[in-house]
Amino acid sequence: MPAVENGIPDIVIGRLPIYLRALTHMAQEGDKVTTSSHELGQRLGISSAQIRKDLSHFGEFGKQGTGYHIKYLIEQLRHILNLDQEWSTVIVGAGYIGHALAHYQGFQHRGFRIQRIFDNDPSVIGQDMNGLTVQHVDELSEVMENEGIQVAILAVPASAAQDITDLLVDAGVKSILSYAPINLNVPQGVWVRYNDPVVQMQRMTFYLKSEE
Amino acid sequence: MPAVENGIPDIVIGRLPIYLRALTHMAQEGDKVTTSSHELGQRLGISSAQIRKDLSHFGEFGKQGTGYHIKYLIEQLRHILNLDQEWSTVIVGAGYIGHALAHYQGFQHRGFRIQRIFDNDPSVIGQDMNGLTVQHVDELSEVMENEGIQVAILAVPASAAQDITDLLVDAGVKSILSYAPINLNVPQGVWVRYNDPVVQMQRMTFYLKSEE
DNA sequence: TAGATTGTTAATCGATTAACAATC
DNA sequence: TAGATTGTTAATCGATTAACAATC
Repeated sequence: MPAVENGIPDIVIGRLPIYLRALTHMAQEGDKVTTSSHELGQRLGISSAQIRKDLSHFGEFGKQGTGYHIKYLIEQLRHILNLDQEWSTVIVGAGYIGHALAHYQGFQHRGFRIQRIFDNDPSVIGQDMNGLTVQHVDELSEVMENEGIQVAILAVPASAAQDITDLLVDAGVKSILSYAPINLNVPQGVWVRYNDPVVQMQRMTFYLKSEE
Repeated sequence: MPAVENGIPDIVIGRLPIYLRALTHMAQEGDKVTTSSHELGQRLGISSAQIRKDLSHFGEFGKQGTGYHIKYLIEQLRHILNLDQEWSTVIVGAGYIGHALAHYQGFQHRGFRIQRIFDNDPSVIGQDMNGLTVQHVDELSEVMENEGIQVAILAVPASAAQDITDLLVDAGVKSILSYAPINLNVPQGVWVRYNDPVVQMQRMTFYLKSEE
């Protein structure tokens, strides 16, 4: 994953969504039309040089003396990240996490549309979740292939995660966000990222001192 | 956050929970007593040299020729990460995400115990969530200080996130995992990490090609 | 114009890897 | 013993930062 595709470091790609998010907030605040690398960096705790360097991988988006036109830069970042389309996305697993994801408003306008949700528990199949009907995971492969869906969110127990991953990969999924606290094996060309809250929290406790 | 405390790079700290998780899985599989940096690296897609180097910041935990005793290394990592205690944790926000977190089993045995959950919506206050009663956010400061809680999970809308953060910081919280898609300002000595699924997904779409 | 800020280069800094002596 | 694997050093590689000419 430090892999360099297009010659652009993955760590740079990783910062672009952060820039995009902050710029979107700026645009919503609506109190200015342009910003500078310095201002953006201040918000994010990133040096202005790094922001300019990162952007320079993709072109020239600013004006000397003025900075960046916020809306224009948003547009450009969305284009770079392939977000000027909506990615149909499936959720696998309709437990508490799947349920929360199905109701999450944050996908809208950020490039993703939750299209389907699957589970294998007969007691939840057929249930409505925010307008989607929970489908049996047996239908997954067929649906995915028919609809050409490339993005999936995995919200199943760790014990099922690898099997479902294999299923997804077979069905043509190219990018998986996994909530299962386990490392997944996928072939080259398939991207996985992990969302394990405990890993994040454990990373912080190192710096804490017990006061008790 | 690239800050070097104790002289140990934060990026190294960030990998320790990943090692810990994989080792715990190995221990659960129970088919062997020791592992090697090579085997662990294979599982995680990390070089064996990096694993050995990372561990060497903290001491010598292996034996030449044999590798690492899995349970012993788990114990040591837990100690390094301050996980040989349970951190009392509060959840702020009892919406879909807070609800899912309250029911998440993954905190157990990994260093955290969800102790309280707060919201400001009268219609959810008093509700039971997996054994916890949702409390009004007005009680937050007093409870936190009385109980000396240092760890919080933020699951409120972006619009409320900074205000609640200020409240938490005032009440002595030192580490926050935020689900709000917004950058938070905190004073030095307070740690924040973010869990925005969309940011993770946007990072992957860069590598995708639309097939439609 | 003067001030501000970009994009870029070169220097610095830090992280990863390769290699190997030590040794179980 | 021979084979395996550690911990560590030095070399390599890559990322960040400082500085500044260009220019809006």
